[in-house]
Amino acid sequence: MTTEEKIFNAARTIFQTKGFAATRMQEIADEAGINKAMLHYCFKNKEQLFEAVFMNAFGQLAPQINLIFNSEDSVFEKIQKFTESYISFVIENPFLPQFIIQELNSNPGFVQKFMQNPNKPNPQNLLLQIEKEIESGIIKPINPKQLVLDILSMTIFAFAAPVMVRGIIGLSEKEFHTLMQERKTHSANQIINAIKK
Amino acid sequence: MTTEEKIFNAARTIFQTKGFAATRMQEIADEAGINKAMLHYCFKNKEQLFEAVFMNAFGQLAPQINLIFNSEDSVFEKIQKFTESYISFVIENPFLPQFIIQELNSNPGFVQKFMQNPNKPNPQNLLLQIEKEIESGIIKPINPKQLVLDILSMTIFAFAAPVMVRGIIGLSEKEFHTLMQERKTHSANQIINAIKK
DNA sequence: ACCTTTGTTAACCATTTGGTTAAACCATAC
DNA sequence: GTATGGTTTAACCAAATGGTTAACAAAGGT
Repeated sequence: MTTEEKIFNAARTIFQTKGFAATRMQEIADEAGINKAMLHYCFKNKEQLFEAVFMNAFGQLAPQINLIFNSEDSVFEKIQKFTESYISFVIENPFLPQFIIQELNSNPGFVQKFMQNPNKPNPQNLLLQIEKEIESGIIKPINPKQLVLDILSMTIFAFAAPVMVRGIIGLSEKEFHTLMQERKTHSANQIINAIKK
Repeated sequence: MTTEEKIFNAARTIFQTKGFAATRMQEIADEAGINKAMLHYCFKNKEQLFEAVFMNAFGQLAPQINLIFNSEDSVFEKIQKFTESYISFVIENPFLPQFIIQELNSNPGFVQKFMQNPNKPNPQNLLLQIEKEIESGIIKPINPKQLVLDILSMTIFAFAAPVMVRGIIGLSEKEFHTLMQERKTHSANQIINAIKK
């Protein structure tokens, strides 16, 4: 592993758990097992190091979302595939959703970069497809944007607010994990049951 | 307005938009229009000032959740009342959910205080009630904890990740607001449609 | 009037923090 | 071997930051 990779991995660990503002460059250096000056030798400054981490995280999540949104499947199949693959992925990368959401909420500068990113999840096709399936009587008449928001909510929320969810429902780490495994199919079933005629 | 109130309001504004780590005491003093020393005259330090703001925010949200969770209504009625009153409330206080979630995620110290708070949302009664209504054939057989998580997800997510939601679906501030108004009834309808026999 | 308590401020302080510098290290090419 | 280039470090620096101090003003009680 190159020094740059060591730094990047250390930065990802710290940034994702603490956020940009609470992260100290010294802490990243310690985690990477190198001198603080090396950080600035490999990455210009804190902002740029953070941006590398953020864009990498974002780049992992976004493409697989679009892949499903823009496939040839029916809406029902898309919902099933999305919940299945998204939840599977974030179980392996549990800090990603809260990291992206938190920094997007608190760092207006990143919003622009997010909006301009060509990989940004784009539900345009899905929205049109939902309208069509409503017209052809497959789906109950609802606001397509609400449905897209339902899909995002049902899959992402538990990973955006894990501490709150575990605290309210009363779950150990293991129980939470089990609930998330079950959630891959549960959330798709719920959404489809709600909209199918 | 007393000086303490001025400080508290200023602190709430800054903390809720920037989070604990990114907030500067000087900024709070400026916003309150007073000297920085006054902060420490009225509140011991940054942590205690933050805790006052956090607990106040939490204390506004939690009781109304429990009120509904523990009423005499049926599960369907509870779902309708919860989405209606929760979304109405957070439309007026849009920073509350992301603030509480973010700090709960990143500040392990607050998790304990959250867990011990007597007002903590407690879905125990609701979970038992869901089981009963499943047995009596009103609700389809599902994991009651999944249903509670569904309710929380459908109502809270959009307010926990507003920037992301607006960015992905492509909504102006006004359109987002309209979607949230509609969501009071939409999310309840979706959940109930999914579980009713 | 005089003293005590409370509220408020400017100036100050110690520490932390992101970032820099100049020297040392070390592999490779000559 | 030693010159050369990138790599790594200890020491350092200026600015920012949370917090303190001592003086001052306002209000209240006697």
